[in-house]
Amino acid sequence: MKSDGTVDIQDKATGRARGIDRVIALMNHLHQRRVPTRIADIARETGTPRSTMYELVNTLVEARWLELRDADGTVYFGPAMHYFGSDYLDSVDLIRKARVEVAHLAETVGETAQFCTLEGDKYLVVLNEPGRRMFRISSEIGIKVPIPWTASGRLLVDHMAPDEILRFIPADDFTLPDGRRIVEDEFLRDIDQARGQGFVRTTGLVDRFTTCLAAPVRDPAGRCIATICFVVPADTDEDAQQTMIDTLKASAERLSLAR
Amino acid sequence: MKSDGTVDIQDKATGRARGIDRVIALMNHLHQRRVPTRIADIARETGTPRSTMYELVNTLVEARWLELRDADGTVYFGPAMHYFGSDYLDSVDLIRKARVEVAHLAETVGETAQFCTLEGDKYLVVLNEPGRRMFRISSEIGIKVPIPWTASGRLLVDHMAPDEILRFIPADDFTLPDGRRIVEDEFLRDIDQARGQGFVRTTGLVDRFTTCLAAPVRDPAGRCIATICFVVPADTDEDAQQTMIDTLKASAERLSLAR
DNA sequence: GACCGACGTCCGATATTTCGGACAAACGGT
DNA sequence: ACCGTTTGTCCGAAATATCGGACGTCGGTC
Repeated sequence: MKSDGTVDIQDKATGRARGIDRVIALMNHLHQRRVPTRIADIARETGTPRSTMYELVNTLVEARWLELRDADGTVYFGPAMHYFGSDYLDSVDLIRKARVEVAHLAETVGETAQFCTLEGDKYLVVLNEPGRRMFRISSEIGIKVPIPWTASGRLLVDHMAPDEILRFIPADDFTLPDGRRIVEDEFLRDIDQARGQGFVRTTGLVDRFTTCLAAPVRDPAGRCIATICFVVPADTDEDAQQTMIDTLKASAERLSLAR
Repeated sequence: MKSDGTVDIQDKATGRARGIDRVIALMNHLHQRRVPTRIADIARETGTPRSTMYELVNTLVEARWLELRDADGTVYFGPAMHYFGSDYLDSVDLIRKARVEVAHLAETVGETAQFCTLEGDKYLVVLNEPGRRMFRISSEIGIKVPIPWTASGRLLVDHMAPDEILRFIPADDFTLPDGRRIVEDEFLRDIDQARGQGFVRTTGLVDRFTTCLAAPVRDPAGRCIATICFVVPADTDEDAQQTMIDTLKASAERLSLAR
């Protein structure tokens, strides 16, 4: 049905599909757009017949899976998704514990804190707590990002051999959004260094003026199964960064044991 | 199709239903059970044919809406629900701001903080931050509760006239889970007093040893559209409670203006 | 004021999905 | 080792949900 790697785009085939498949496409579309969208647009962009989409949206609005917004005819996710999502967070032990750590980090340090994992061959933000700064609102929860673009990515693959890593990560993923290319050898060296230091720092990767600090959460076998990290302005002074790194390592350590 | 009040149970009728309706019933069922459940059980309890349920669950697991747990054959919500739910939270202005307040309250005071609203004629916890105590893990996010059972409920209806309130709240909702009955006149007096004081305190309502402190978030017209509250042990000393009340009122005030 | 495009609803036909039941495998109690 | 129960898969039939297209509105543009 779908290649398991990335999110399925859609199926072409006959043109007729089950309602549930159309709904899945609809929700994925909203998640990728990340903005309330008009029904007709969703229909066009997901390849769903207009009449079908109207029908489905009505059903979902009744169930509060979706919400009509603004009276401008757009729809977006509704409260039911939040309820189901909270149930999920509560049901996964490591995530439940990570929430406490991330919230505490963001509150005490005042910078954006995140909890991240791998999904397939992509990096993924699972938890995001904005911290005290007003800008950088974009929480990219649930959005997949190439591994080499991130600090955490350098930790999350550190159990693999170098050639294994290069086979695992799609070649295109070494190209940054602005077109620059990450040299593979440097990437491997970063990983090696990180393993020794117990943390990673990257600056100006996805965003020129942003530094990421990340520490590994490891399972009993020592494999990095997640990371906690801070996202801070690149000009944050070195002493402050060192303190944050220590704080991160302590949190990561607690989560590693808690496992 | 459904009575809008509470969550729809299911439809009887012909026995044949759309996949999407079965999926909605499935998700609601999981949300109410709040525990990973075996597929056959879900099928029986939602009145869905077994073969249909297996088919749908497979589809949903592929989409990561659901997750197979433990290898014991149970399913529960998957990560996709968390992603969609986060998108919802980010998209609603008041909730986004409330998250900051609730997180801050829980972190600094160390007690469980919540953000609550009305949905239909029921009270609903929208945000829940557990605080530092270990017990009382149950976050009841998205679970509907009768208005008279809660402190916040006494604020959320304070824009109505007494007889209006009694018509609005179903008569059965005055009966507590342990069978005791809340006297309607006392309830109305609580509401009146709360309006004057700008907060509510209740003790031993749903739970004998728990006290709730709540403050109102009001829209520009002065109507209470939500509340923030603390859930604390009943034996918390009075000075500490007074401090919490002041803190709550300040947070609630900020949210009222932010609107 | 007439035209054009987008929105939302409605309807009938048919391609498809749901459903029931049958089956093999796994489980568990005696 | 036996047998009753539960799990998960598969299949063909038929009820029906999806789809395409037509229709009435609304709003903006020339």
